[in-house]
Amino acid sequence: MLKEWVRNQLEKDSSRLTPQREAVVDVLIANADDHLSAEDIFIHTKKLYPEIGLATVYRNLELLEKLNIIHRFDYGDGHSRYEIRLGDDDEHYHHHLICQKCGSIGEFKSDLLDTIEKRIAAETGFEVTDHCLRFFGICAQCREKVKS
Amino acid sequence: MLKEWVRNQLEKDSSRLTPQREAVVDVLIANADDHLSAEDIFIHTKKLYPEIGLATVYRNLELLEKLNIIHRFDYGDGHSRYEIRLGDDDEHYHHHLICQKCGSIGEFKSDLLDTIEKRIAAETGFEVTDHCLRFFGICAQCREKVKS
DNA sequence: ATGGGTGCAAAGGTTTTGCACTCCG
DNA sequence: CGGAGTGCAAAACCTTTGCACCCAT
Repeated sequence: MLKEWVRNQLEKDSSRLTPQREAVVDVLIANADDHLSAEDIFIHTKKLYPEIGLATVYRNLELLEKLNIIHRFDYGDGHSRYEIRLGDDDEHYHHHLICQKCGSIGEFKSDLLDTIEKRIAAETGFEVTDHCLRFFGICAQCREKVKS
Repeated sequence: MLKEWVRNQLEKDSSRLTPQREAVVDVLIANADDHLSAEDIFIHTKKLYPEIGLATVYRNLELLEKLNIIHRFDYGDGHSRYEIRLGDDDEHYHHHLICQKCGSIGEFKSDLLDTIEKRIAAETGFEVTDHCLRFFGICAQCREKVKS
């Protein structure tokens, strides 16, 4: 189970799964598809653990990121967003579709980048360990609205 | 010539190529391959025009971005970076190789993404207008150093 | 005189840090 | 006890805004 895995990862680092930490993890699991910001996570977590402070949320997100439990990314809109890592390998192949009209974030899976990464290594000597691919455009819903 | 094109773009927007603005553009042209941050640009521009203020640099970068003269991107390291647009279409196909050891930013050209973008449109209805692809890893120089 | 442009200082928003305190092993 | 974890407030950080002033047309 996902939470057991999280607990194990924490224990390996001699960190505990405190109530606050658990609340943050619960929020991340419950919103696994939603790309929450730190503020969003703070607000949600407050429902489960009202006394929690924003700094604690940030410190826990930092720790969870360090332990590779969550993934953090930036859209250049001023704040980071966080997503729990589910399948590991899967992670590497899932990209984001960011709608410039409504701001929604969809996903798309593809392993086509493997080809590029091999070419980069062969042609430039740069060893790729990770990537970040985001597509910008108009989502299906917004395109529908424009038509009507 | 590049600067004439810039001047034209500005005039179309009824904006002037002021000395400050020109200094910023000169810096961007001289460092076309360097992915400078706003602060970097400010420091460089000060050499050409010592009285310039940081706010002016930001305002000009904002304007230049609006007019599609420069491209702005975020590496999630806390600050934006800027790059002058040279070949337009070329732009779409050039990606960044970010070294996690030394922080250097290389480039790699590839149009392989066209295939993915067509599949996205076909499979999800999301219309892609732009993308951002960054690779993280270890650059050739740093790999060389580790060996020795 | 009118609108664009500027410098400075102040404000803005997100994230980090310092510090005293608590809790569990 | 000792290290990990916490809440609060203050600080840090990059970026934007307000405002008075300047310059060219």
